[in-house]
Amino acid sequence: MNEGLPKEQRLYKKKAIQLLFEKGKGFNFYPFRVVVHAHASEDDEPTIPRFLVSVSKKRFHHAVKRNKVKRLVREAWRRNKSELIVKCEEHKITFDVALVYTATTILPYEEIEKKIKQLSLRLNNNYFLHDDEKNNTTAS
RNA sequence: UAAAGCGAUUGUCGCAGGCAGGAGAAAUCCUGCGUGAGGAAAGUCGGGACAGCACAGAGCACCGUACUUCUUAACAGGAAGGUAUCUUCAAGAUAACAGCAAGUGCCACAGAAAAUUACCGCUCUUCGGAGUAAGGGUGAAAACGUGAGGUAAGAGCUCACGCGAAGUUAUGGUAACAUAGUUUCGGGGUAAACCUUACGGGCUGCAAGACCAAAUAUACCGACGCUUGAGGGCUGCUCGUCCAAGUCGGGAGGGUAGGUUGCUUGAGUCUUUCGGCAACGACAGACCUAGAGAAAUGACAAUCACCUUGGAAACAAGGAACAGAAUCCCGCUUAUGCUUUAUUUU
RNA sequence: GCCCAUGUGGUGAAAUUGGUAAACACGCUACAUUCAGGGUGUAGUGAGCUUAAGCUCUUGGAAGUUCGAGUCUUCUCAUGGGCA
Repeated sequence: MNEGLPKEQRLYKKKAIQLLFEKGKGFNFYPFRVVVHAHASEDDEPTIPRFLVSVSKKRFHHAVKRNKVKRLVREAWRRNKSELIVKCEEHKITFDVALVYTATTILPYEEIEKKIKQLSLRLNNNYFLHDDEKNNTTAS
């Protein structure tokens, strides 16, 4: 039930993506650069994490390899995001995440999944542990 | 050389279309069934279909093609044949293969001279000059080759044989052309130089185009014009034709960048028979086989199959190329590992 | 997806109709000047072999046309740009 990745949990609108990269905060977390923009949901926005993968054409010249990486990352995210969904609904937050793949080799699936698990733990700690303060800042 | 294939099954989870059923006012959601990358999907190099440009008209410019016949919707594609060159013991390979003998241009350096030539030389001489192109060296390229006659010396100047070119006749062939005869001739290269000849091409491309929804805001400067006509009508120019009261340029400023359609049934795929040397064509039957949109076609596990190495075997370890549809077809080109089949040569 | 443009020393760039490839500027190296550095001046500077002289290779790459290609033609690689 929690392991699907329907369209509403993906980030695909030009405007939303532009907003994420303008206002979001970025940090490096090998093999990704992560950009996060968490904010209180408005009327038309769903209270769920929304997600985006990007693989640079400069790092992987061939489309086959880019697709491979995106599929692996998407798979790992799909399996490990269930906790974030619960948290978002609790706190009524829209949580936009972009993962930009920065490594120059294709890592095996096990390693990517391990990293994604660590990442989701870190996001949890940063954004939902002290939820009261965070809500105040993001709302402003 | 030609053709075909690119794993299979099961389980768990996931994505995108389609069909059927159900829920709902609708958006949409749920359940079930079945479908989901390639031979090159690539490069975007040819050619179409389709769409828009009021009409799609004429001429020039520009671009393309270039042995013949056939084939195809069309092509710079394909088939069969001709010619030339190259190569092998052999099957074969390659060709931008019309025209410098229509005109113009160019041919560095060297050389007398790079195309109506003359330095040395040779011959004659009235010593002013005249006639020559045998011999010489230069260069990528130097005025048909060999022999004989001829002459003052020489020269296709003449003759014999040979080589090449153009025309023409006969025979064979649909034709390119081949073979034989005959007439005239001997003019270096370059057309991937301008060009000539023949034939062909309107331009722009699905981000084309159509519809729905949402949103607005104009002011300033310069130029031209308001029927004696500026400007525009997607092609560089001219003509023709149509529209026409505002248009064009500049730097500011404001708004939207959502959805539906085009969108996959088509020069379609497979099979039998027939015609044709072949490419290909014709009739009949069967089948439906991706359609995304920040962009699906996946991940993990197990078993089997394939390849390599080790091994007698069981088995063990490792490996699996090039590469990812985006309006759709037909070609070409380039990148590619392995397996299978057929044919040919040794 | 569709349509275009550009590739020359380490860098930015020249090269007239095809005729000795690298003018010019920057940079770099050596020497002189200075106690030292900077600045200035002089000389050199594509790569390989070599003491030098010299030879060979080189215009993104591979072929072709031509006596001869940076220039003309074809294929290919890389980089950059435009579109509603």
